[in-house]
Amino acid sequence: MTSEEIGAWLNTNPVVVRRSVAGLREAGILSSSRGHGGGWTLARPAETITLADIASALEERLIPFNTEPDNPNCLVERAVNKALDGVKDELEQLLRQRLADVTLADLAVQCGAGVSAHLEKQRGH
Amino acid sequence: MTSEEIGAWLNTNPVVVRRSVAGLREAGILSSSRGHGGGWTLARPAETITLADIASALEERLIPFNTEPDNPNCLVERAVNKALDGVKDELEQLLRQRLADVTLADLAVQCGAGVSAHLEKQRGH
DNA sequence: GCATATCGTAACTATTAAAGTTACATGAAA
DNA sequence: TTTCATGTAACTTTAATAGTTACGATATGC
Repeated sequence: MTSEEIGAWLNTNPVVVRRSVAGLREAGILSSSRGHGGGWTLARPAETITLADIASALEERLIPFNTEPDNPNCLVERAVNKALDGVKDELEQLLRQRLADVTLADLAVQCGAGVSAHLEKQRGH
Repeated sequence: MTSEEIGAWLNTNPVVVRRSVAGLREAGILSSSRGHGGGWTLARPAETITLADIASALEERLIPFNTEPDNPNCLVERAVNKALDGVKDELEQLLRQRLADVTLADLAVQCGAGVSAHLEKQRGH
């Protein structure tokens, strides 16, 4: 699909789409090609792409804790961070495991026949 | 402490402080009093106030998932939400357990002698 | 080669949520 | 009755994000 098509699909702008998925290209999840007939495709099979891969590529902060202190001199902040530091790691590890269990192919199955057909068409090409 | 003092402590505005902690008052964690000599105090002993209590009172979204779909017709969104619905619950439960283990008294100990002294003074009063 | 189509990206504007501010009413204490 | 504090509404400022415009680079088809 082109950025234009994706943008129409998501009710947003082609440039916003390109910006948003730039990280996925850099991570080798999507590949893009310019010029006539260009656009976006999966860079590897949907079975090999997990939500964990995508989250890593987009550098989303999965758990809303910042362990790095705003004010290193603040005793309260330091106490809270110390108390929660291990918790953050524990949560991130659990979440990453769960995200790693879901592939794009799984989601495509969930989406039903329509998307499956689209994937088959792409693979054939 | 007064909102003014807390604001100075946090480098912010007294009104912002009042707005921020309004939920803690409504939840019975802090109590405020007006007029001369007024200000904010703990509404109950620091040993009985956990970070989970505070998180609940402030209605912070602890896990950054919204299970409610932006567009209920979107097959992709529905598939992702279905795949992640249980994970959100799992993470929230784990986090809440961990937060429930940390009391303000624990943090005060961490903060060292200075804050401990302050608490003792308040309790005596 | 040239027209067309597409991404990449810089630069700008628009939108929105949060923080900050001002003002004033309410209430409590000296 | 004066002073000091919260409670809250209304407004302004700030910062992050989204959206837009413009244009260069590049690939395809004629």
